[in-house]
Amino acid sequence: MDEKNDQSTEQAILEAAERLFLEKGFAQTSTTEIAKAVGCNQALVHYYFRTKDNLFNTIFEKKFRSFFQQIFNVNFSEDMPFLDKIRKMVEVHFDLLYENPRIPGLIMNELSRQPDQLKILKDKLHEIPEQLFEQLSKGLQIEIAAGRVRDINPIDLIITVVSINVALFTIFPIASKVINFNEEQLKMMLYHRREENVKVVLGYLRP
Amino acid sequence: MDEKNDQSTEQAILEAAERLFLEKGFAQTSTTEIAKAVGCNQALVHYYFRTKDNLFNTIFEKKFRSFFQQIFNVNFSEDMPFLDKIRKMVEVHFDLLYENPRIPGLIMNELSRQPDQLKILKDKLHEIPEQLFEQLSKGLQIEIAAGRVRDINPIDLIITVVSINVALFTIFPIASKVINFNEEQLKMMLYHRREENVKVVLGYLRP
DNA sequence: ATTATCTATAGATCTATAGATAATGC
DNA sequence: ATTATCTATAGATCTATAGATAATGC
Repeated sequence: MDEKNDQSTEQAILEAAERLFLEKGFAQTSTTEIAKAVGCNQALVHYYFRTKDNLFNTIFEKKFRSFFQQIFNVNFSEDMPFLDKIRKMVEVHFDLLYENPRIPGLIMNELSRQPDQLKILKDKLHEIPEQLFEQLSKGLQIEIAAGRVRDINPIDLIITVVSINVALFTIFPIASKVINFNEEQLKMMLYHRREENVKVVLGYLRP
Repeated sequence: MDEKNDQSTEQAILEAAERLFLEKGFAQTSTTEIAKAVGCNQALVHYYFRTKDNLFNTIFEKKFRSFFQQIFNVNFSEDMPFLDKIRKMVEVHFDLLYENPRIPGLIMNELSRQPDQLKILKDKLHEIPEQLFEQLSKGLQIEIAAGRVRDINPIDLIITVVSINVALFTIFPIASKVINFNEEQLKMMLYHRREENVKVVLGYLRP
C-alpha cells in the first residue's frame, strides 16, 4: 500500500485518538490504547506525532476551531424579524451541540491542564464574534427602544443561550443513565427540550 | 499526640484529598500528591483508606449526600405566593452551587468512571424529591388553571432551573480566564447573573 | 534511498503492601 | 500491647526513543 495508506494510518490514529480523548479525556487515554484501537503498535503513534501532547493539541485545536467557526456562521436574511433571528440562533447552537455533545466537557477538562490553549480560545473569541455581537447588540437596541423587548444586556442574552443549551448536553448523559431512556425516547426528549430552550430565551426577552 | 492527632491526620488526609480531587479529578490526583499536601508519607494514605478508590468514594459519597440533602431542603412557608417560591428555589439552588461550584463537574467526570455510583444517585433521587416534586407539581397545576402560569411540565421547569444555574458555574471558570476579571468584578457578575437566572425562569413561566 | 512499521527497553510514575520503628494508652 | 508512622520495594502502567526490519517510490 502506498501514500494512501500512509495518510490513512496517520488519519486512523487521529480519528481513534479523537474518539478516545472525547470519550475519556486526555489523562485517561494512553497512547497504547490509541494504538490498540488503530491496530498498530504504540511506537507508531509517537512516530507520527512525537508526543501525546502534540497529538492531543492537533486534534483539540482542529475540533475547537471548526466548532467555533460553526457557532459564528449563523447568517440571517436581513429582513428576518428580530425574535426569529434569536430563535434561529438558539436552534443553530443547539444543533451544533447535538452534533458535538462532548466538546464542552473536553474544553472544560483540558483547559485547566494547558492554560496556553487559552490563547487559541482568546483569538477565536475576538475574530468573528465582534461583528456578530455588534449585529446582535444593534438589533437588541432597536427592539428595546420599540418596547418589543425588555431592557437587556446583550452579554446576558448570550450567556443565557449558551447556558441553557450547554447544560442540557452536559446534564443529559447523567439523567439518561438514571432514568433509562431508550434511543427513541432520548431523541424525542431532546427535540422537546430544543423547543423549550427557545421558549426560555424568548420568555427572557419578553417585556 | 494522642487520639486527637489520629483523627486529625485521617481528617487532614480527607480534606487534602477532597480539595485535590475536586480541583483535578480522580485520575490526575495521586496518593503521593495527597500525602505531600498533608505532610506525611504516601503509605499512610493507604494505611487509613487502603485504596485510592476507597478514599475517593468515601469523600464522593459524603459530599454527594450533603449536596443533594441541601438541594431538597428548601422549605417554604405555606402562604408564600407560588412565583415567590419559584424565585426562592432558583436562589437557593444558585447559592448551593456558589458554595460548591466544582461538584457538578466532579459528578460528571467520575460517574463514567464508576457507574456503580449511579445507585447512590438513584437512591438519592427517589428519597426526598418525591414530596418536593409533588408539591411543585400541585402548585404548578393550580397556577396554570388560574391562568397565572403558562401550561408547563414540572420536569421542564426543573430542567430549566438546574440547567441555567449549573451552566453558569461550569462556564464561568473558562469565561473568567478569558476575560480576566478581578475578585470583586467576578462576585458582582455572579450576583447579577443570580438575578438574571431568576428572571429567566420567571419569564419561562409567564403565560 | 526513504518512509513506515515493529520490537525492545530505559526511565518515570504510581498504587499497594511488607516490615521496621516510633508513639500512645493501659 | 496497640496504633500510627516511616522506609523500601514489587509490580503495573505509561511515554518516549533507539535500533532493526519491512515496504515503497525512484
